[in-house]
Amino acid sequence: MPKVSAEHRAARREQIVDAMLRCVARDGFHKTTMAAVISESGLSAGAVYLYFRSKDELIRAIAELVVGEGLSVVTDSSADDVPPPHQVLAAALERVVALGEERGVDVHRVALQAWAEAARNPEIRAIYAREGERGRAVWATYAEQAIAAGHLPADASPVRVAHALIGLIPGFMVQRLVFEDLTPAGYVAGLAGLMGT
Amino acid sequence: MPKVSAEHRAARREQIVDAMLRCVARDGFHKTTMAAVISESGLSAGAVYLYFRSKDELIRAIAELVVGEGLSVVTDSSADDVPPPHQVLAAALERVVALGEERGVDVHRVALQAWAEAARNPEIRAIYAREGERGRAVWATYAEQAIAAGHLPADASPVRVAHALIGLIPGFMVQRLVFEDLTPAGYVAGLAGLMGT
DNA sequence: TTGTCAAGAACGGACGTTCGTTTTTGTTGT
DNA sequence: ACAACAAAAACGAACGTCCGTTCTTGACAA
Repeated sequence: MPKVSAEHRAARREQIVDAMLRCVARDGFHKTTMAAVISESGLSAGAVYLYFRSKDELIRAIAELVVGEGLSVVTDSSADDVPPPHQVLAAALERVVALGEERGVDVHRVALQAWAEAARNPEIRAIYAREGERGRAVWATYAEQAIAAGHLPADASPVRVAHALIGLIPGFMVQRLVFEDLTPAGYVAGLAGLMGT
Repeated sequence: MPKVSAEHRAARREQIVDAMLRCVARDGFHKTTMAAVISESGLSAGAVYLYFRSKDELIRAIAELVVGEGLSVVTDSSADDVPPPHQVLAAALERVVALGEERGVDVHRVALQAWAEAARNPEIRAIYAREGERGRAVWATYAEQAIAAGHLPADASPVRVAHALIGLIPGFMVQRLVFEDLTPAGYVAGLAGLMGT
């Protein structure tokens, strides 16, 4: 017999996840202490451990959240008509920036931490392998449509084009770290330049 | 008056750095313990601390090594004549792979850790800001030459093209984590497809 | 009361670093 | 050439701190 409503539980979880997101954006996964998450969330140690069994479980939650939002960025982009690749990429990058602003955290910093974690944690890497496969499929489908629409040469390989387009996304986020003046618009203009306008 | 030769000292430092590289590729910076570096290097704790004042100093050393090699990848690529962008990128990526094989570590994994560290450590980020500026200059210079050579449209912005090309490099490394079948050749074929062969 | 939630002090273990000691190496005096 | 010495290098056990987790206690709703 639950004392609190399911919504209350969900709100608490989100409260903790949000706190963790802020901490990770600032300090990375392994320099984030549970004490920091606890104080940032405004809860107590006991309460946090009531909703997440361990720090590792929290890390998993963040990693899944990031990959989930990262993919929604993609699926929304290749919806109705078939815009040229640089426009689709622009939409995806704008979405990333917007997601960060509405949550109040630098998503690209969290994403960087999540990729690094995927590199050393097989469990996280498995999540990314699964979702990465989905992402590749989505982008390859778009590439096929773009070829059919005449945006790309007929002999281009959809999967390979997909890899190149996908690659431009982390490429943007990594550079964003260092080149603060880099905007989605400027970046995709570079792609447009490569493609001959 | 030094008791051992300068070469001996350099060899010892490299011994420690190599051990740290292996540890970081496996565990990341903050899950790598000094005990692991110590045992992997075959030295003692005291000896390691004779060559590096702290773990942070070792992290700095790795970060600088990675960014240094990352940049040599670039500078060598845009040397004599002016090959098309996908060829230059291919050379850069092959170089990354080769560097990893000759050192016996997955450089792309270390690079991922280094970027994540740059995201949370201002000192490391400053290194990457400095070297990133150099990289941007090098690639922009190449882009100018590529425009002059007719590989790219005359109205393309060299700096923006540079950002897109640079971005493809981390994009490759991140995807390499998850798509093990991804090769430099296949990846740049995607770029070639985007550019219309 | 009874069962759930929250609080936060306390615990146990791990990790970075230090430091006293031993070993190696180069130098000096004969 | 050889031995004695000093200084640097290497060793590794010990220390103190920090951090993830647990557990006891109290509050509150049913």
